[in-house]
Amino acid sequence: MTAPLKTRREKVEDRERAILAAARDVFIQHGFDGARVAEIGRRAGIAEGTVYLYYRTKSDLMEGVLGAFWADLTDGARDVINSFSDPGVQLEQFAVFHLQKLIEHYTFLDLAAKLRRWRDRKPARRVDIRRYALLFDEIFQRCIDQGIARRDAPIWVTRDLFFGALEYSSRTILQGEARSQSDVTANVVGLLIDRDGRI
Amino acid sequence: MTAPLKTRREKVEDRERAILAAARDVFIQHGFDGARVAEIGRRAGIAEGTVYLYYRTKSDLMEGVLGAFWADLTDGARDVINSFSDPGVQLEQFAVFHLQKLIEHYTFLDLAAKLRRWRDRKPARRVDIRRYALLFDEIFQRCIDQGIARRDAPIWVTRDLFFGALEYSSRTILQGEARSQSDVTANVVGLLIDRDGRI
Amino acid sequence: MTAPLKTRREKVEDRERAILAAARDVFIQHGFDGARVAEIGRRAGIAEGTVYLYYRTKSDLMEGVLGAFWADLTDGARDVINSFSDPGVQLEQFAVFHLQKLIEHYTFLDLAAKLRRWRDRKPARRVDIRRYALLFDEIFQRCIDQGIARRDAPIWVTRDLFFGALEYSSRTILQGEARSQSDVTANVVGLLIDRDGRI
Amino acid sequence: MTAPLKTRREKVEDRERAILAAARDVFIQHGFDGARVAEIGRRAGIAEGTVYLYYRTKSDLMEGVLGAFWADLTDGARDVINSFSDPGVQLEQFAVFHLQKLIEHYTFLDLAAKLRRWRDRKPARRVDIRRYALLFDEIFQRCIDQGIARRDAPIWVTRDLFFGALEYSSRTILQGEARSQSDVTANVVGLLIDRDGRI
DNA sequence: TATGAATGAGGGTTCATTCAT
DNA sequence: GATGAATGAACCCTCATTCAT
Repeated sequence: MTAPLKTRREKVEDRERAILAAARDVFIQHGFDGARVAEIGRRAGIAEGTVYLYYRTKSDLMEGVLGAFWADLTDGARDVINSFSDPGVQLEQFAVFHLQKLIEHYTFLDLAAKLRRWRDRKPARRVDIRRYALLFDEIFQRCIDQGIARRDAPIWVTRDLFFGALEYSSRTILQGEARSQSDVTANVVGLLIDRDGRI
Repeated sequence: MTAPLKTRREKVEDRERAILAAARDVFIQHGFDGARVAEIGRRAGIAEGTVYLYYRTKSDLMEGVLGAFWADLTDGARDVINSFSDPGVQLEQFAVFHLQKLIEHYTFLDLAAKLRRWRDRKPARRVDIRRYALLFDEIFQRCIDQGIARRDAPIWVTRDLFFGALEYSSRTILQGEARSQSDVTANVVGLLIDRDGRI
Repeated sequence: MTAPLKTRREKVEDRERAILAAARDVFIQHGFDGARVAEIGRRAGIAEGTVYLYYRTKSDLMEGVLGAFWADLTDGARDVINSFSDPGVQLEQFAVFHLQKLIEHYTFLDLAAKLRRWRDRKPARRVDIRRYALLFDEIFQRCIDQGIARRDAPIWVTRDLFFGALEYSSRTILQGEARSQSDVTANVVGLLIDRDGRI
Repeated sequence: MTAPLKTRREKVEDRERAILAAARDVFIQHGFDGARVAEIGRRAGIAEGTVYLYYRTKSDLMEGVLGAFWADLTDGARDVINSFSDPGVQLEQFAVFHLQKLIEHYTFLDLAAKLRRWRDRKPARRVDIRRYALLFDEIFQRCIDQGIARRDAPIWVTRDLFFGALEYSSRTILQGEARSQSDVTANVVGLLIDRDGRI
């Protein structure tokens, strides 16, 4: 007797991942209301009814997708940040990462934001977003400690500027305006910190 | 025979306006998919079927609402801007106006943005938004001419920062974070221009 | 201009009757849970969705059917009773009528009884049934007044006997046991009143 | 090697009983359509799929429940009857037993009756019911033999009266009308036999 | 032109039954 | 045999759109 190639637990986890991936794709493509559970099942390679063994409702499924998305995003960002030690570089690379994800997943991020307002969501999900946003605060605090941060605005303004400008830029880029991503990040970061004296 | 109080044309225009107003309210309240044409008709004081005499489909109706919305917004902004002559003040007042409208109509603006991507929109509507965005460019150009604008970034970055930061801030404000609107506008505008030498 | 063959009101009433008739048939044939609204619509000659213009839910539709059924039954019984003046004959004819209806509509009557217990019905419907049952009391009271009624049991026992025996008999008849309806009614009525001294 | 505490056969029988008991409870509580096989399995302490090793379909399971129910009922009634020797008392105690069971299991008895008509039942089950009904005939025959039975109606009318009145009464009692069970049985039995001369 | 009753396609969800382990 | 995850058909209800009046 050889061990099975996949344990039962692994298969369940694979399937859950497949459902989440399929759901994310379909939600992105059609929005929440436009998404059909049947298509999610089909893309995940399972029967429609099986989806409901993993998530009680379409809304719960959306919750799951959001949770996984923010968790992945935070992990990815942390990896990027940890690859560098200089806070200024970290900020720039975080901007690059964030802009890239915004462009890749704009519809989805937007959709997520929408749901927070339309539906009667439990605010549980907010925690994921805040955890991600805190990455900025961590880096920027180190910039402040090293004296390279602009000091003429409270950190929350800086944070809003950072995320807001990147988000808005991602939208103009997606709308086809020729504009390089590196131009955007360089300029945005340039407004927030002054690395000249250092690097 | 006296002249009718309202010409036929006027009545039609009144009705069109009523439909657009009702539709905007309902779209804001329930989103595009959640909006029901019957409710729009009811709020406009007409029969459900009559809506279809003015707009071929629900989507067309949304188009109409968007067009009217951006036109109104542009008119309103222009009024505000024209009330002042100093470009720095104009910029600040424009920021105040924009943030206010974002907060008032966030759902709708968001919805509008969403539709541009989800549906098979003709890009006709883009023009409305661009016309609004150009208001910023006009003001900011005058700031540059008066030497009060920051020069270390191209205007498109400044524009993205301006709209992006305001939009992001409106979202955090709407999410209940205590933050005054005037704080936000002052800080955002302060990052873009330097009025100290002047005013 | 000639008057239309059917006024709008008449058409609506016709349609409502058609829906009720179709619904009753389908409920009888398949039970409440087994009944499909689509089939009800089809049998009524209308679209499935149209049913919902007349009744908010399948349950409401059942309510309507029950109400109409008991109303019809009461009217029919009263007609029969009014055709005779002698209370003894009235009782017998009422028994004949009731047994006949039980046999004709057994499934439905049973179904109706079922719903009263399973569902969280408002007891509003009870009123219809009681109104029908009171017909017995009226007649039997006249029998008592004329001295032909058995007096050794309170009227509620007599009523239970009357309806209970007829219902049980209808069931055995429906199950194919050879037994004439007139035998049943004669015997049941014979146990309750004594017409010998009179007729 | 000691003998197992339970033979395989015994375990199977235990399980079958558990399934039937669970199924009966669930059918009573929710009706046939409303009953869920999963819940039956859960209440029986076995997996959902295991139910299908014992009964091919949900309908078959209902058949089994009915068979067991009528068998139990007949056994219980016979026990009661055998506790007395006087036929009049036997009849009264049988009435008491039957009314009690009707009240206890009304929904289920009704459900059973319903199924006989709705579904495409084989009439196999009829035999159980008839066996139970024959208990009445046995007792009543002895009443006749002892000269205490009313003779003015054939036995099948008496039987219909007996069961019909009790059933109808059980329904009125269940509907909350104040009426004691002993009142009902005394009156019903009093109409069928005349024990005065004897007891 | 205006109406609103009628249409019917569409979709989330349930659950009896099957089947791989 | 026992399990319980997987299946997918079935159905109530909604609502954008049409059309007879």
